[in-house]
Amino acid sequence: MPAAILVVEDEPAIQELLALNLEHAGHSVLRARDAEQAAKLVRHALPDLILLDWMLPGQSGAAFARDLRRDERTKQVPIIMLTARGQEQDKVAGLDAGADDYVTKPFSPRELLARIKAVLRRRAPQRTEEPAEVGGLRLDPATHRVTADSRNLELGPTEFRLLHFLMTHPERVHSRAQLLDRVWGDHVFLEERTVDVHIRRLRKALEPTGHNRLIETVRGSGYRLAAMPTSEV
Amino acid sequence: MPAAILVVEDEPAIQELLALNLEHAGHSVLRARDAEQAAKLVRHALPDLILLDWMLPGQSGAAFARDLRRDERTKQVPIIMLTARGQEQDKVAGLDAGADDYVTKPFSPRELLARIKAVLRRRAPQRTEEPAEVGGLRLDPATHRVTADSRNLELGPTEFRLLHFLMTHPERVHSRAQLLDRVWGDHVFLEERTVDVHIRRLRKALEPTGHNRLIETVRGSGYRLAAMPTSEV
DNA sequence: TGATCGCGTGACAATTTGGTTACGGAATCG
DNA sequence: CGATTCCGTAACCAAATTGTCACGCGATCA
Repeated sequence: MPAAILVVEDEPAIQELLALNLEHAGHSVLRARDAEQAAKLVRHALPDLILLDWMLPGQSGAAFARDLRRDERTKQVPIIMLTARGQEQDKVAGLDAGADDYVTKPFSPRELLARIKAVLRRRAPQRTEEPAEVGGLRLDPATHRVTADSRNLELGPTEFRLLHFLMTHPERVHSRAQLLDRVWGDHVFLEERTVDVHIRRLRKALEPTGHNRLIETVRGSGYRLAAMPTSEV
Repeated sequence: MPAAILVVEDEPAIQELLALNLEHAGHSVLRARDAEQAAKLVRHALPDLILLDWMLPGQSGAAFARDLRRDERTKQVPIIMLTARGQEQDKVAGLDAGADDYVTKPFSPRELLARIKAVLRRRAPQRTEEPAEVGGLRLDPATHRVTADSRNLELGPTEFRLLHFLMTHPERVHSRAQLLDRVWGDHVFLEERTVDVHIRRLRKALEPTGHNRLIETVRGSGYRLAAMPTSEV
């Protein structure tokens, strides 16, 4: 599983070594030389994982880690600390500061990659999301099931995500651009009409349950999931 | 979370130090001076975790770890290795041999306890020895038997554990990565497709009993064991 | 009223994803 | 040790999914 990894390391040679190893394993790498640079990058785009040198010029790695943990948006990003060999207190302090793991320098590429993989996996299932319920519909992320009056619906992955988003933000008009951002991810470049097609597919899937009319079109603006469908006439 | 921890360490002073720390943290401690003693203890009663010195008289810690990983019953018991400071290859070899983590001597009690806690937390919910029953299926960990309507199923070790995990976590979608973690152990590095093949083998084994369709594919997400198979559309 | 615009709809080709089989190697069993 | 089972991976195939388009219809507006 390729991931976006931010490497925060002031020593150019080590940074390069890290980047090479990570890229060779298929990850994409962002680099920063100090906490300040790193903070800027993080603000711009959340990485999947941060490799953080303990000894940094300026703000220390530990302080930076603490900052990250304090910020609501970066709270969840796993951190692996790089410490000098045998700095025992550092390790403890690092774990205290919120690091998920640490690797000692000089590091073995294999171990580094192993730990990265382990941390990423451990993080993955942590989002325990609650089932959503709107109208007669029920969607459970954990079981990945959608039921309408005890009837089971079959949805493709995208339709599932789309419906999930709508159900967690009901009664509100979402533009096509917003939906592309929130459901597909803000890095994709797709035609806005694509949304129409998926809305159509969703409606079609809902149809046999009688819960169509749930997704309403707001002409000129976008779509909305109505908790209580507008009665006709 | 008090746990039963087996400490394998030949140096009496260190063993004592470890035991004191662990007991002070509420764990119960079993002690062994070498691999042979340890093997005997493990056979008698499975510990929740093994603290294993790398340098042991007689059989080395690495060899012992490998043995543990080979044995079906001890395969899942997490191992934390104790290595001398700075023995970098040892660490890698230890992880290869199946260790879940390592701690370098001299160790900080705080770090040790933190790592133990982390490893235990990762492993926690999979410790049931109760027979599981889902659909018409029954799986008994004690007798290592799987029966479907009084028909007996022949499963390989991996398929058995896979089915066991699914049956103890039914209705929930598990990604391939999650399954690798929970069924194989998070120290292994396998292709995700491997899961597919084992799922296939499981389904095949289930087939003659009529209890196929029990394991459902959730496209784009993973697999799920359905308590009540989805009625056809 | 004619021109546009917005959206529903069905079709399509390309891409993903999962199912299935085959195979070599390791481990296990007689 | 031979035979056999078990396992992980690669390769190939079938099916599902996806993003786009073209077409048509009703609404909107000048």
